[in-house]
Amino acid sequence: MTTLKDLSRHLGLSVTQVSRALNDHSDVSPQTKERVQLAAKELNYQPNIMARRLVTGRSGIVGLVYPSIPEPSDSWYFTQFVGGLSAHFSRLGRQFMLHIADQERDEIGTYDRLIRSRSIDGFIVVIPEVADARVNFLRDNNVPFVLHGQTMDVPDYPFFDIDNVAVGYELTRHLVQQGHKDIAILNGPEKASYVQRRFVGYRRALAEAGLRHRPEFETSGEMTSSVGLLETIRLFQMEGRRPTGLVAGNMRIAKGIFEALAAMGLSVPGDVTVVAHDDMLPDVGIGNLPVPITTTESALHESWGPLARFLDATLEGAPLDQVQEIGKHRFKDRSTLKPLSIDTKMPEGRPA
Amino acid sequence: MTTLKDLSRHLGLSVTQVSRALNDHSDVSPQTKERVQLAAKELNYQPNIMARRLVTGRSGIVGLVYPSIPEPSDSWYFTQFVGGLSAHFSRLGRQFMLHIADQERDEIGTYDRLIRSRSIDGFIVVIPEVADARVNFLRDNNVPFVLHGQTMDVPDYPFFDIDNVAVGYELTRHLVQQGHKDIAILNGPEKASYVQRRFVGYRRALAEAGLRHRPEFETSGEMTSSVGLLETIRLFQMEGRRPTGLVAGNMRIAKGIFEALAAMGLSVPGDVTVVAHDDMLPDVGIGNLPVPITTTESALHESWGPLARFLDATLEGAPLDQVQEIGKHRFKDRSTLKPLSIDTKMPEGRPA
DNA sequence: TACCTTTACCGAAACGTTTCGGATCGTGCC
DNA sequence: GGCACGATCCGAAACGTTTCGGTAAAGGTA
Repeated sequence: MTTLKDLSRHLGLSVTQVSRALNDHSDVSPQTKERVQLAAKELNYQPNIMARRLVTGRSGIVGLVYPSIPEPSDSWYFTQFVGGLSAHFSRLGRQFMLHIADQERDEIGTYDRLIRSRSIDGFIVVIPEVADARVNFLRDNNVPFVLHGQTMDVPDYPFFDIDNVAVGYELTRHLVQQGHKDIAILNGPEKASYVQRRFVGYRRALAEAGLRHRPEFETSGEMTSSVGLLETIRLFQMEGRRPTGLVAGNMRIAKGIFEALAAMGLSVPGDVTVVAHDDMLPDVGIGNLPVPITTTESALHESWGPLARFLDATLEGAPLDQVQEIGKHRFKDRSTLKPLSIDTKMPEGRPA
Repeated sequence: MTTLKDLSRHLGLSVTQVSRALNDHSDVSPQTKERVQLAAKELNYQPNIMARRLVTGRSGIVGLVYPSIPEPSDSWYFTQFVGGLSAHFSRLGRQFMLHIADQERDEIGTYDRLIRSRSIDGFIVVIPEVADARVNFLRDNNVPFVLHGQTMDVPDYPFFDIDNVAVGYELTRHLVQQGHKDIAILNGPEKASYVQRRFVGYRRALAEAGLRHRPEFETSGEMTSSVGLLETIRLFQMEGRRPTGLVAGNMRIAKGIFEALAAMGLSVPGDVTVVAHDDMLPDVGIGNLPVPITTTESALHESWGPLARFLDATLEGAPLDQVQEIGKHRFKDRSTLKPLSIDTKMPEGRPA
């Protein structure tokens, strides 16, 4: 294995100059730089990362801690973000370490060990909770990180998010404008920050229209079609008024809603109007629903690029305003579309 | 951050002794060991991994190179192995690095860079091809690795695999024993080693029964239900004899087969008998088929533990015979089961 | 007493890089 | 001629650990 010393001998230069030449420092002549680069390529020189890390005190590695072995139902999401982030970091010349926390140890403990052994320069943190312990811990310890989403307070850290208040607001307002008075929302996990933000938007749209806010019309749960199905049935079997408009947290929930409504003999959009947020995950899309519905649309896979870039930039010392962004989402009004007569179900794989 | 030097000052010992005490070397007295351990805990000492790695020349990191961003259809498999491996390595105290190769650079080049920058001590290699370039490269360069599967030649490297020849053989023989003369096999990607091994078993069972081997009854392709569907239709629209028994490479292909047969108005097991290998992935199981079928069964998620252990052991210098294993699979004869009258389709997520 | 072995310890080198502080040399300016 | 200055370069220290070779004291043996 060639080292800097080998190169310096071979070139008749000092180790110092070779190092500076390779790192493109200012006080080395252009000719020397070129000579060195050439020799480095010729001798197939690869810097010993460990040595570099020891002296710079940084590992070059970024990481993500996932709390447990992913549930099968999280498979799409997990593949998306692990694949996406890993690929983007490879492209940026960084190494991406995935750490699945032991169920034994607590998650914060895992962060703590990774930080104190100096294995990881910075983290990607996903699915923030309303008051997120990881965010607080990393911030308190001055560890660089980028959040996919935001906590509920003013974000004083790098993040990439979409405007989830607007998502809740726009979907609800669309139902209001169609004349619905009783609108329920089937949201995601209660603790998740994006869920609470969508609740905020939902309530704002109701208040703006002078409609009464009924807490029992707000539901939370896993983002699966089975939960969507069960919650829909619960909503329609409750005492009191029944909703005529439903806001679904994602397309899986929407799918469950459709199954429940079909089972109860209710038609869409005759009896009930359904709207949803669409993350554009590949498992359930508009084409998998029996009727097209109005959605807010924002591809999850468009987050990984910004997240990787922001973490990289943060580690390079970029100021905060360059590493915070609210991504755009699109509002897709499909309220005038008629249901298609043919089955547009997609096969789950790419065709041969 | 406390260092060895801090500890040695604090204890009135040399850095050498402190290091040896913490690493449980022989020439340090039990009392001193205890004192040192205690002080280390008290001062919250964490060894600087980079320094250790620099001097030992090893990174402690194991890695896996995936050729591209995973296709949505590979999502289950990808989640399984990334989640499983990562969790197992965390438990073994090793760090797991996922590297998704840029489409630009070739895969071998990625391995080369990772090795020469000494970032990674050993690799997990998945989905080996018949003559696998990665295996040859790693072996030639004396880089520790463990293969999930085997190449076609005698394996002189650590691996964990199931007996895919037996899988092909047992499934085919089962059809033979039921009296089928025309048996086709819908297998996975042609280059994959496990696919060729199953072909071998298939041919062996045919030969043993004195049945003619028809090359046109062997098909290869992606392991998706759409490919299963298309290939089945192709098989039944060919000139010449039609198969009455079908061996499916996995449960997705089996699902596609069922769709095709239903579309062609053929009944199972009346007109055609279907058998399959079941990796026990969570997306398609026996319950998702209209009729129970006979399978060879072997849970993919049981591979990650052995693979992680074997790589760890290999890095610790274990001899070859301790890091090679053919996992057990089970033969599930369901040929006498009647189809269930109720729909046993499972929801895709865990219930709330 | 003289010698050897065992036990417990230590100093210093080594790993390969970055970087601090300084050295050298030619050039232009007064 | 003297001086300052920019452009290049270099030696040596530093990062924190492991490990090689050696040493001193204690104990055993002849």
